[in-house]
Amino acid sequence: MKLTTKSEYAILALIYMARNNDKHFVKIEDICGQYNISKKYLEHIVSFLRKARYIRTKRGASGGYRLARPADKISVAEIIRLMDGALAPTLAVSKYFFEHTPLEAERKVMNVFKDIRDYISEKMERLKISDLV
Amino acid sequence: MKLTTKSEYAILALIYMARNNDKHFVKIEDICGQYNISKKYLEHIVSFLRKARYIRTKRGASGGYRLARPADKISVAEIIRLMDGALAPTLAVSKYFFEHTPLEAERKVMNVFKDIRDYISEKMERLKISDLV
DNA sequence: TCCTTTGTCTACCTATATAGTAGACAAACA
DNA sequence: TGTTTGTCTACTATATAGGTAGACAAAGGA
Repeated sequence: MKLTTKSEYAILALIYMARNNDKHFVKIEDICGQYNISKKYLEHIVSFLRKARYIRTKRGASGGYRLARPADKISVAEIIRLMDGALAPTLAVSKYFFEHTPLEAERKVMNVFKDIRDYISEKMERLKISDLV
Repeated sequence: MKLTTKSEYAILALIYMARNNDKHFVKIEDICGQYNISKKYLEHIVSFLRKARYIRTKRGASGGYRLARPADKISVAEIIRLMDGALAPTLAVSKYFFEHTPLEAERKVMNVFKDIRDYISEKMERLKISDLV
């Protein structure tokens, strides 16, 4: 039931950028220094965020990363779905990543899992990066 | 955020046994036939359940599997923890499988994740196999 | 006692995901 | 033109997911 480091690190990087968004482009060294994350690995993760247009980048001296949109317009749900996929406990109850599984034969478990899916996704949908700085 | 087939199949097997517990030992063929699961793989999963004393087995003709305790004494939380580990979205907020992660540096995310952990684990703790037949 | 029917155990396997690392390259900018 | 940043492609090690194969053990019936 747990997230991978991809989601965790992406969320941390976005929080860090949100916190410094007025100032300047933040360097990747600053982010990985702050949280003690491998630099080369974080580059990888941050490139997903750039390709999905959550952040803007600039090269060269005084370059770095910053948010491409206001922090209150980026939900944690989107970031997790981008990095890790489904928020639901099984694909059989996932809205974005639906797939058939044998669990569908048991209605009552399905209902419990749907309830959990709803709780998590509503919560994560409402939760914006701006709520976390 | 999703469970593996180990948890899914274990829960299905237990539901099936609970439903037939008065009658007889159920054969593994019956279970995997019911849900369309690989027999050899299900054997594997079911052996975890036996070693953890959730089910009793009998060999030979008229052998099979049955619950080792009442279905209302087996929670879904235990089964998921046995098969897949933590119910929490990150080990940093897990009670049973705690580990340090960089996320601990951000208090607000931690609180949201703790809330989700509580919701899931209370729900799964209260949910018994007997509720699912 | 032997045969059939079940479960048990050990080992093996393949594909994918996870969590990185290495290094050449591109663009700012001073 | 050199330094400082990010970009891209490739590579790697280890674990996990999801199985399969086959010899073996025990229960029970003929």
